[in-house]
Amino acid sequence: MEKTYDPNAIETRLYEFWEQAGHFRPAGEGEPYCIMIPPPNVTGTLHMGHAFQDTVMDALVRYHRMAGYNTLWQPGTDHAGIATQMVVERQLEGEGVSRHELGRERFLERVWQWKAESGGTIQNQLRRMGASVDWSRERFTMDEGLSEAVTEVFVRLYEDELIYRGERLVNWDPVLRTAVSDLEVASEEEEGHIWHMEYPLADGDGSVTVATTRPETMLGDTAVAVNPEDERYTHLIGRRVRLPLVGREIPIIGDDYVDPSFGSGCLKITPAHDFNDFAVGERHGLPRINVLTEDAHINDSAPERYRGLDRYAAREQIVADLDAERLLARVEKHRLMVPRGDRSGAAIEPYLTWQWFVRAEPLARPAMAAVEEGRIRFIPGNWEKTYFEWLRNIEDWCISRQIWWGHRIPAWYDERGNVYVGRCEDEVRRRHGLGPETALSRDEDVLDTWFSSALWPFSTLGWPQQTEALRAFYPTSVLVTGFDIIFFWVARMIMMGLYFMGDVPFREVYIHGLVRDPEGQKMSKSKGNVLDPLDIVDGIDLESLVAKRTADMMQPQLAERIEAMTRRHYPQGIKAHGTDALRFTFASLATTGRDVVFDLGRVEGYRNFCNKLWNAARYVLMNTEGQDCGAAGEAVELGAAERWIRSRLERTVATVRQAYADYRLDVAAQAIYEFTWDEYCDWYLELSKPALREGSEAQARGTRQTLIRVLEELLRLAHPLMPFITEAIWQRAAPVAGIAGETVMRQPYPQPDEARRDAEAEAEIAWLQRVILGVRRIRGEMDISPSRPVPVLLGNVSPTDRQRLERHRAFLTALARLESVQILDDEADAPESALALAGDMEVRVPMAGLVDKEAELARLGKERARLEGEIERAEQKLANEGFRAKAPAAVVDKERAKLAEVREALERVAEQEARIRSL
RNA sequence: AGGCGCGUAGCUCAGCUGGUUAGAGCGCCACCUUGACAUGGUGGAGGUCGGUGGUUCGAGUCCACUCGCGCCUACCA
Repeated sequence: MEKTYDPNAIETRLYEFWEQAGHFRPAGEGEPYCIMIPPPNVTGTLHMGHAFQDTVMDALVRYHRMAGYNTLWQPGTDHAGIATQMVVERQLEGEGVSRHELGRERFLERVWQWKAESGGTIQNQLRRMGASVDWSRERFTMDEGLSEAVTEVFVRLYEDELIYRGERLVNWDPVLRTAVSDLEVASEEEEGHIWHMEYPLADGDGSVTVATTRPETMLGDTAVAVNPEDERYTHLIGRRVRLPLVGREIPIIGDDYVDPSFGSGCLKITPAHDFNDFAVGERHGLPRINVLTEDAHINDSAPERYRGLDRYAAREQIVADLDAERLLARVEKHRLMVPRGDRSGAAIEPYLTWQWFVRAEPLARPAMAAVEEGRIRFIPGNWEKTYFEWLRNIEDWCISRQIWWGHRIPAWYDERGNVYVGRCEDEVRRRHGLGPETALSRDEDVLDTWFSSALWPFSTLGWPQQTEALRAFYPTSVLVTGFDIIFFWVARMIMMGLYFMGDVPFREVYIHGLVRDPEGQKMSKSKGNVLDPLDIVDGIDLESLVAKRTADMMQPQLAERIEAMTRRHYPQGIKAHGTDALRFTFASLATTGRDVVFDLGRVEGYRNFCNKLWNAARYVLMNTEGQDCGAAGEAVELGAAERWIRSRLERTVATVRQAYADYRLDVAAQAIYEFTWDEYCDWYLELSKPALREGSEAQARGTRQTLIRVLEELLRLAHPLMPFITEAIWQRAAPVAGIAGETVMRQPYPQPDEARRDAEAEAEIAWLQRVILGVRRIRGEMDISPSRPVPVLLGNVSPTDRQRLERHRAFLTALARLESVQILDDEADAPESALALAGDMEVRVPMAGLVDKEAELARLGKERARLEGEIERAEQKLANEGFRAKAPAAVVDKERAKLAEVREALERVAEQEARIRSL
C-alpha cells in the first residue's frame, strides 16, 4: 500500500468495477428496500444539496443492501420544462432565431439535441459521489414509458372528473408567457407607491377615494366596493361612479371583504386582474374586463390612448392623466409584496385564461389521512404540520403550461370548440364516433413538470404495466428530500400514489436541511456562493474557482463581490479531499433535519481520518499478510487487549445499527470515527506492538488474527459512509481474514453479538489506560522528554493491581515508555516523586533529575483545587435532605461513592503536596 | 399576521425520556521527525449552555415570558 492515502488513485476505478459487475442491481432476494432518487434536471449539474442528499441515500441503500434487503435505488432525471426550454431559447436567441420562427417540431428537436449534449453530466457526477443507483433502470420523465403513464393518469383523472378545463385567474408570467403554479411564484417586499384616486359619482356631486398600488388596473375596474356595515358609505351602495379616463359607469357595491378601517374604506374592484377582486366579482356577478395582452401590454379593451403601452408605461401615463384631471388625491411611498416568477424574475400578473386544473380537495383528503394514520411517517415528525397546513388550504392545481417542452396535453378540439380527452387521437375518434370528416386539433399546451414527477414512485417501476418491479418495490421504503419541496412534490406524490396505486408511495419521508455557505447563506447560483462538490473531491485552485463562480452570471454586477468573498473564504483554493471525506462530512452533519453550514475544516478533518484508517490498514497488513493469523486452526491465545477491542467493536456495531434505524448518520459517523481513531488506532494498534514483538507464538497469532478481523469488520461497518477507501482496503484485507468475496458492498453488515462483550477485559484495559495516562500527564506537565524512559513506582497497590501489573507489564513499559516499574511495599520508602492516581493506586515518578519542585507543586495545586471543588459539590448535594429523600437510591449511592473516592484522592494529593513543600 | 426552527468553547456541530467534573472536529498553546500515519503523536488552555422567572431534591435538557436570528405560509387595497 502507498504510504499516503490517495483517493484519486482508487475511486474511479472502484466505481467502474462495481457498476460493470452489476453490484448495484437488486439482489433478487430478501425483503425489498427501495429509494427513489428525487429526479434532478436532466441538463443540470450536481450541487452541494444533491451531494448531501445523495450521500444520505447512498448510505441508507448500501447499509440495507449489506443487511440483506433486496435493495433498489432508482435513478433518473426530469425534463424541467420551463428551465430547459429557457436554456434552449437563449441559445436560439444567440443565433437570432425565435422558437416561433423555428416552429414547434424543430424546436423540440433542438431541445432533444441539447439534452443529448448536456444530459449525462449529472449522472457522471453521481458516479463520482459513489452513488450505488441501479443505472440499468434509469428513467427520464419524457421517456416513452413515463409519458405513457402521464397520459394514462391525465385521461383517468379527466374521466373521474378530477381534471377540468376552465377560465380562471392564474399566475401569469408575462415574460415566459405561460401560466405558472402558486409554488413557482415568490413574493418579495419591494419599494412602491400607493396612489389615491378620486372616482366621481355618476349621478351627482362628489366622489369616492380609492387607493391602489397598480393604477393601470383601473382600466379594468368594474365596481367600487364598500363594507355594508360602514355607515360612511351605506347610502352610496347601489349608486354608480364614472370611471375616470375610461368613462364607464360602474356600480358601488357592498361586500364585507372590504376593511372599513383600512385606507378610505373604498376599494376598486378589478375582477380580471386581482385574485380577491375576482372572488368579489363572482359574488356580485360583475363583468371581468381583461385589459392586458399576454406580454403585459394594454390591450384593445382599454381606451385607445393606452393601447399597446407596456404595463409600467401605462401606469405612468394613467397617473399623469389622472393628475391632469385633478383626480389624483395623493401619492405615498409604500412597501409591498411583489410576486415574481421564480424562473424569469418577472412580476407575475393575475391573468384570465383558459387552463387545465386538477381538483385538489378530493385527492388531498386521503393524502392527509395517510399521514394522520401513520401510514407515512415524517422524520423529523414536526414537518407533518407543514404538510397538513398546506393540504388543508390547498387550491386546485393549474397543470397546463403555455410552453412546448413537456408532455402535451392529450385533449383534442373540433371546429366548434368541443373538447375530447383520450390516450391518442384514434382513441378519441373511436370513442366519440368522429369520422375523418371531423377535423381535430390537439391542445397546444403541455403539462407542469411536477405532474410527471408526481407519478415518479410508480411510473419508474413500469406503471401502468403491472411489472414485477412494481409489485416488489411499491410502496417504496423512504423518500429522502429537502423541506423546500414538500408541497411541490412530496404531497403530490402521495396524492397520486394513493389514487392510482391504492397505497402510499413511501412509508417514511426523511427531510434533511439545506446546505449553506460559511456565512450561513443559502447557496445559490445567483449569489455566487455555490460550490461544486467535485471541486472539494478533486480540489481546485483559487483562480479557477473565482472564474467558475463568476462565469455566465445572471447579474454580472455582482462579480466583484463574489470574487472578494471567494478569495476570503478560500484563500488557498480548495485542496483535494476525496469523495469519502466529503461523504463522511455530510454524514456527520446529517443531524435532525437542521440546515448545515458547510465547513471545509471538517472535510479536512475527515480526510485526515481517511488517511488514519489507510495507515492503520497498512500497519495491519504489514503484520498479517503472508503470516500466520490462525486461519488454519492453530492455537490462538486472546489476551485482554484482544478481548477488549472486540468488545468495543461490538458496542460500536450496536450503536451504528441503531443510528441507521434512527436516521442519525451523524451518530453512526461519530461512533465509527471514535472507535477507529481513539480505540483501534490509539490503543489497540499500540498494544499489538509489544504483543507481536514479545508475546508467545499463540499470543502473536491471536493478536494478528484480532488485528485483521477487527479491521475487516470495521471496513464493513464503515462502508456505507465511505465506500471507496473501505472497498480498496477490504479487497486486500479480506483474504487475510479468511474471507472470500469480490466486493465489500455485498458482504453482510456487522451484527451485534452480546457474547463478544467482555466487561472484565474492558476493566482490565481501563486500568492500563489510567496508569499510562497518569505517567503521560506527569511527563507532559513536567516537561520530561518523550524519548527519555522514566522509572515508575506504584504505591498503595491492591492484589488486583498487582496481578494486573504482572499481566500487563510489557504493555505498560512500552506505551508509557518506562525505564522500570517497581512496587513500593511501604509508602514511607517512597522517594520524592511526582504523583498521579489510578483509582486508589499511586503512580509515582521519582523527581531526582527529572522533576522540579515548583512544577510539581503547581501541578498538585491545580489538582487539589479541582478535587476540592468536586467535594464541595458532592457534599452540598448530600447535605440536602430533599436529595437524599427524593432522588433514586442509585443516584444517591453513586454520589456517596464519588464523594468517598474524591476525598481519598484529595488526601493523597494533599499529603504529597506537603511532602514536596517540605523538601 | 400565523406556523416552524435556531441561539452550547474562537469556528462548525453533538448532548436521548432532567441526575458523574457539559462533549467532538477544526483552530489555539507547549513538547516530539519513536520503525502504520507530521493528513501524525503526547500533554494542555478554552464554554455555566442568549436573557429573566418558574417547576423540581436536582435543568443545557421541562414550563412561561423575553431578546436576537433564520425559514415557510398568508396578506389590506
